[in-house]
Amino acid sequence: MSTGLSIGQVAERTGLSVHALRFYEREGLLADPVRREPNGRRVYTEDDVDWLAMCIRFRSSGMPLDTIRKYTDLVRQGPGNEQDRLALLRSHQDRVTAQIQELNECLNVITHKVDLYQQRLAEGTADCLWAAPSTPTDTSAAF
Amino acid sequence: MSTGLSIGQVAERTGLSVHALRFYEREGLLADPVRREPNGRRVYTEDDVDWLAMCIRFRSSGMPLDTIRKYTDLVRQGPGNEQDRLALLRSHQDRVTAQIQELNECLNVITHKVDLYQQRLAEGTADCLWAAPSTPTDTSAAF
DNA sequence: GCTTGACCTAGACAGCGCTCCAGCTCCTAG
DNA sequence: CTAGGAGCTGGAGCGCTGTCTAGGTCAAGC
Repeated sequence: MSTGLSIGQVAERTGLSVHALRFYEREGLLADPVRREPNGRRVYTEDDVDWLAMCIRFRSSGMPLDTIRKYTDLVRQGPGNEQDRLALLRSHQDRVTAQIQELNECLNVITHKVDLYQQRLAEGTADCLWAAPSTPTDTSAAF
Repeated sequence: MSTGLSIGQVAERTGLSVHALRFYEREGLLADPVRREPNGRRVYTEDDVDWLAMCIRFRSSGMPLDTIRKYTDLVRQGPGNEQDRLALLRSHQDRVTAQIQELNECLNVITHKVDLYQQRLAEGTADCLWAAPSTPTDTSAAF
């Protein structure tokens, strides 16, 4: 077990700002209350960092802080509510899966447009100066 | 060429609210200005709907309205700036790709946790009443 | 003793993307 | 004639997620 970490160190490790760290704590996103030095300064443990890393994962996959707090509450309550935790995780899992699919569809559209423009630029090699292409080969919806 | 569409019809087709449609217009996200009936009501074309569908794809893949507006401006300016459009699309493409990857990583983490909980619940079949597992097999960071 | 820098709190503010409201005009049906 | 419904405008408000400010404490170093 290493020495405790200051808020600055945790900010550096997690990539969160010190502001955000305090904010997260106020919002009840930390599994157990952060210890304090006698002078009131926060002392984080490695576990806190791990927990925060997980929160960041949740956040960056679109889980609202509110839901993270709910999960945190469940964990804080201790064993006995595994079903609830599982349900929460599963529903997030579904959302993320759906989101990935959605993004893939978007990516296809975008890639298609990118290809079109590349093609177009490749044809009109010199800065693309024609006025009106005789054959509007662009079958894609909109430009 | 079909008849024009009312804002309500477009809302229905695109899934955007009429509020959002007016908002998008104010924000300059439409390639060409929406025609109006003599009484001031908006008349949309199929092209508008197509364009909006594209905007929705952009949005739902995380492109800020501001960037969509920039792209719209480029298109509105007509031919000659294909490089710029391409650059914009490419950089968005990159972001989406990165986002998908990020989400996949998150999904892995979540799936791992889901599996853990499922396992745990499967073991302690009857409502999971043990107090302390002798072997803390949970090597994952945090609960 | 003084400065510097990290930290503390409570609370105001910001950016984004809508969403809704008030108060109005039209058109159509009954 | 009236009511209902769709549309119009300008502007206020909101939910989320921070970010920043103001005003202060504390410890170390010159």
